[in-house]
Amino acid sequence: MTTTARDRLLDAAVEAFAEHGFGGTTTRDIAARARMSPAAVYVHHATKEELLFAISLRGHQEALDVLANASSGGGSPVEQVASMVRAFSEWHARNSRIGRVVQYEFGALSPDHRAVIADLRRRMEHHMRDALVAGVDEGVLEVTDVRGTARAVLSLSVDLVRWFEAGGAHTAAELGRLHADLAVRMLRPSGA
Amino acid sequence: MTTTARDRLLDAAVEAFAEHGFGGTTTRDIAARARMSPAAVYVHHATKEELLFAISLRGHQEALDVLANASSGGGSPVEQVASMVRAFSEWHARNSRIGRVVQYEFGALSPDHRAVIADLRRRMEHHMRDALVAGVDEGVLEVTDVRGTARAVLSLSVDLVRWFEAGGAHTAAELGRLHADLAVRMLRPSGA
DNA sequence: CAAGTCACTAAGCGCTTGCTTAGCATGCCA
DNA sequence: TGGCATGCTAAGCAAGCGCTTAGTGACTTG
Repeated sequence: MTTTARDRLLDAAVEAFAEHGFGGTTTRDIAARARMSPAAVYVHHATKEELLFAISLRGHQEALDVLANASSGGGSPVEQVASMVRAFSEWHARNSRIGRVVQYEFGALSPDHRAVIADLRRRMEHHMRDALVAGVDEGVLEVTDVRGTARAVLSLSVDLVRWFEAGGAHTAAELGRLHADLAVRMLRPSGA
Repeated sequence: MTTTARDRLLDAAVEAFAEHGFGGTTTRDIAARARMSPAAVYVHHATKEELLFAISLRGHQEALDVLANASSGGGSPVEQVASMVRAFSEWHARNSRIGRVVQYEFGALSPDHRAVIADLRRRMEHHMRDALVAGVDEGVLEVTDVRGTARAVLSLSVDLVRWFEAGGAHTAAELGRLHADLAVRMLRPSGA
């Protein structure tokens, strides 16, 4: 299998970038974690930045898929938002190292790569905004600032990559349920 | 004034760390931003990591003060939580570069320094938890998972350092009000 | 079975890194 | 006036950096 070595390299880079940041990670560290020589990195990726881009692209696509799948699951806008937040938080908890690279190393990408990723991020935000607007139109959600509120709801999920540890006080599933519940309470009409 | 040069150095380091991360920042870059020679950095700070610690310590202390002042302002637990979130988000927006260094470069600190900062972080979380518990005791807040919910509420403020830009769609004050409102709605008893 | 492809390594090139050293101008106190 | 602390710089050292080069063994193909 050729993919095995390549994947081992990607996994090693995720761990290294999550631990030391892109700038603080050496290609030698990545190679050592993947049990390879420093030159092996360049067999599969032209530069260190391209390695980051490969990780960031896959991470963003996965996260976007999670959001898209959850929003297309049917049900009322309230249920839709709840399942989006639950799935998004669960994904970020289960993939907290990838999530950290995805969320914090955006600025280390080249301008071209940054543009690609920025587009995926915009689509994530729009997914959430669309759900909020649908809820407002049906009268089941109360949101005055759609843009700011969509960001705030997504923040619940995103911020957990900063501190989440497997084996800690919460499981990924627990955080998904908690955040989904909090999000719904945030958005429900106050008079109901 | 002797402090001027030292402060210029600290400001330069905040900008550099926020832009490139601790590992991706060179001491030469910091010196150039402060309009000094590379060696001048070491007149005021023994190592690059001590510079980071000075920034991180001051940032955490300021953020903790903001939270402590807001929570001691009197009023019901609901008002207390609202003013804590408003002040915390406003501070993170107004000081988003410092906030980014404070929140994302924790792992770059030495173990000793990390312990000092970890204590300040614990105290921030406890401030929020105490307010939640007080509200639950009085029956004006409904919180089942105090620890997870306190973190979630603080996440609203913390996560904005990732994307906030002065001159963008929201002012710092607007975000403070928005987040305070969302937090209160998150915590209010559902049957009320 | 020769020729070529593939995944990989040992060695190292040129440059940058964090940090040090030696020295210089300024201001202050005896 | 002399001695010494302070705040800074020019130059540079050893180590480490991203990445390249030349080559090796295992496998695939005509």
